[in-house]
Amino acid sequence: MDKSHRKSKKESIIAAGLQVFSQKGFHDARMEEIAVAAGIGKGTIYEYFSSKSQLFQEIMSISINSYYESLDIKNINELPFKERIQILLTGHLQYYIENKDLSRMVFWDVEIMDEELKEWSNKLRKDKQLLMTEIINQSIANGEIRPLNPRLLAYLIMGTFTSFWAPIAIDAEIIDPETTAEIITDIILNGIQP
Amino acid sequence: MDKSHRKSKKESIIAAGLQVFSQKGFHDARMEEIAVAAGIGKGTIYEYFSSKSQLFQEIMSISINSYYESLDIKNINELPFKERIQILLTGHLQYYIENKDLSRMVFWDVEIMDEELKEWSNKLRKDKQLLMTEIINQSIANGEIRPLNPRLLAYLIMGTFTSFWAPIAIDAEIIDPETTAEIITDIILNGIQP
Amino acid sequence: MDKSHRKSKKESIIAAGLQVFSQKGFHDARMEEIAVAAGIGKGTIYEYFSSKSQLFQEIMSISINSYYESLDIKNINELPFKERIQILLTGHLQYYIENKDLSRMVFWDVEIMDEELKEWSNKLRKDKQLLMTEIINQSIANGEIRPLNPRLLAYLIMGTFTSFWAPIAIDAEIIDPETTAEIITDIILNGIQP
Amino acid sequence: MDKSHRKSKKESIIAAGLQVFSQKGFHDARMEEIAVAAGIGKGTIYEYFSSKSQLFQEIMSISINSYYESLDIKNINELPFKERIQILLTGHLQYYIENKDLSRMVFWDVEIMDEELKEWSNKLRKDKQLLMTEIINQSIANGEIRPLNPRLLAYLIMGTFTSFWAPIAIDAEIIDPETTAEIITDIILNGIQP
DNA sequence: AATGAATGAGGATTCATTCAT
DNA sequence: AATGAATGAATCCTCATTCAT
Repeated sequence: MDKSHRKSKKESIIAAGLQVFSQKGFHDARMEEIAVAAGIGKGTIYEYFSSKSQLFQEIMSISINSYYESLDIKNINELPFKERIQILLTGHLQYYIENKDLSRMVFWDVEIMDEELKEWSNKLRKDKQLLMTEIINQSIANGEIRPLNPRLLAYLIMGTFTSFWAPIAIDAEIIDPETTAEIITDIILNGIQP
Repeated sequence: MDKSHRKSKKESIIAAGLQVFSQKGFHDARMEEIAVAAGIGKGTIYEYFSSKSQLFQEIMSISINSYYESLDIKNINELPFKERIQILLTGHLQYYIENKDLSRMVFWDVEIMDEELKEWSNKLRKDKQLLMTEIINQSIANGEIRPLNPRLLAYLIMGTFTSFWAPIAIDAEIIDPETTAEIITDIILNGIQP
Repeated sequence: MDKSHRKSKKESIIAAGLQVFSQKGFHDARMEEIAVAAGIGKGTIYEYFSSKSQLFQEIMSISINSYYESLDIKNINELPFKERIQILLTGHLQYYIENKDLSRMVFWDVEIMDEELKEWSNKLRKDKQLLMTEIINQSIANGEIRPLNPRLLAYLIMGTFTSFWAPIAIDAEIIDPETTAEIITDIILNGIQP
Repeated sequence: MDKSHRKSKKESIIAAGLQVFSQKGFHDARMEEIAVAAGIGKGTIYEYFSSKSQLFQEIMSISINSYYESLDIKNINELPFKERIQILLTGHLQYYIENKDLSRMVFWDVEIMDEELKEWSNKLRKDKQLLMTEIINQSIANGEIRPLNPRLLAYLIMGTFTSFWAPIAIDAEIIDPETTAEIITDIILNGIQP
């Protein structure tokens, strides 16, 4: 029997956990429910994960990595600032659309249990922040954008990114990532003055 | 027994709940702990609130109202767009600074229990969104700002507002609300092109 | 309502625990069963004891103390050796008869959980051993008994004490403590030679 | 596959069980741990033993038999009483010294699971008791020892035997079986009067 | 009105045992 | 015969809620 054709048991637990955790949140998710969703017995989860906490942590880790991978920012550095923002935002919106439930956990679940996971999550946020700040600094140096507080601009850009989650994931608003990214980038670049 | 006594008891429960909920989150907060923090017996909470959920909901409601009141947006409508944004953002940042723990609950806790509360919270968000959209529409009509998708601009502005929470509440960054709001408003108005 | 007339709740839990633990042993005893035996709810036990382990430990402690108190060895020091042994053995046998289930826990349950409790139980055993050794040393000094290894004599005497548990508690042998103690003491004093 | 291979596998399970059971006691011993100690798979134990209980029982049976065999009481009947007691006690002490962990199980673990095993263990105890009583009766008949309650003397002797377990197995006291047996026998024979 | 002792539903986790390979 | 992945019954413990005082 070809195992590769069937989801490995660990993978199906992760998939089930992803679904249940992102729908119910960490506390209201029941291990039993995850097991049922994975089509396995309760005890089997503990063959692959030592605890509910650890399962959640691993799922978070995978999810966040999947987000970064989805951005696919290989040679983004060579592009002009405008393109960069546009590409990043497009990817971000795409990710929201494709991972409605998941993205809640990834971008909004602050009430995480483990101190360790909390720190890790904060570090990730700061890293993202730093990356954006760097991009901005480069572009200021390039003369692409006018001199301004890079940290504050980074907040503006990343806050804008984040703000799309609720309309997409909760209100099920239909958004075209490409067009939306274009418009937002235009506003950021040119402002809103007539 | 006069009413002021009774009122103060309910208020002290709310104050205690505010403190405990915002520090530990809904799930990790214990009714006992809230009672102790309020200096009353466990059972007494149930004289004033029918359940943990309802207590949380009421506290959320109060907190969000306190936020709106803190913005003090009475005659904001008569001001030019720039001032409006600046005032709103200043107030918002001020609120973060003065209510670090609380603001997490108010702006970030999505993992709320009751379906009812969830809907209410979503409605609030949409109202805010709508309010901002309206302001934008007015200002476009006024000619204060150029014609652009008001919904997307609203996302940009409100996302920017929200993005300051983590640095202030988690990273304890020191931010001057006034100056910060000025810079951000300038970017929104004029863009970042050289 | 006069509380003193009713067993305090804690006492009834201890009594119930005593019964269940001594019948089933620590591992096979169920908290629920103890609660039922105490005529209370499961959760109530945890109002008085932090865990199953701690409940067991406290019961052991009480039981062993009750044994020592039952011996009532106040002014035993002034009696001749023969009387002392006889009185101690009589008391010991009496205790077995009156506390069949309990005595198993007190004298035989080696498979105890907590390292702490184990150490405490071992210390008690050694103390008993020491006490007996001292009595023997005194009596040798008195010339009441001939010079011999006091440690080994202590083992003999205390082993003899212990050996009555199984016949009394398990086989339900009927034994008259007074007469039995007399006979045993006679053997110890005079030996078995014709 | 020859039988010697199979036999060695069963033996290695027994050896592993012996080790784990005597170190941790029945309840805290894990089948997995026994399997690992035996160098085999968990499931394999069930090829040779129907359950944890049955494995324990078989190990107990073997252990107790090994104890009796270790006493090597072939033609002990022809010896005088003094020698018999001395030889039995020497062997007993020797067994304690050589089987510190095991002897706990064999002589002290009352908290056994199966009713069946409990009965078997009790029967063994009574048999030992009876054997000793018989020896005593013979010796009284012989005129080797004076007439006295044989049952009580048996308790004294066997209790003395048992009392050495704790000092040897727990306190790691160093004891010379031969000398110790001699002294104890002397006390039993001649008493402790000056 | 206020209390806190009592409750028991609910849930994470363990581990002996099974069974497909 | 040997295995170990899978299972789910069993159990401790928590904590929101109740209610007698």
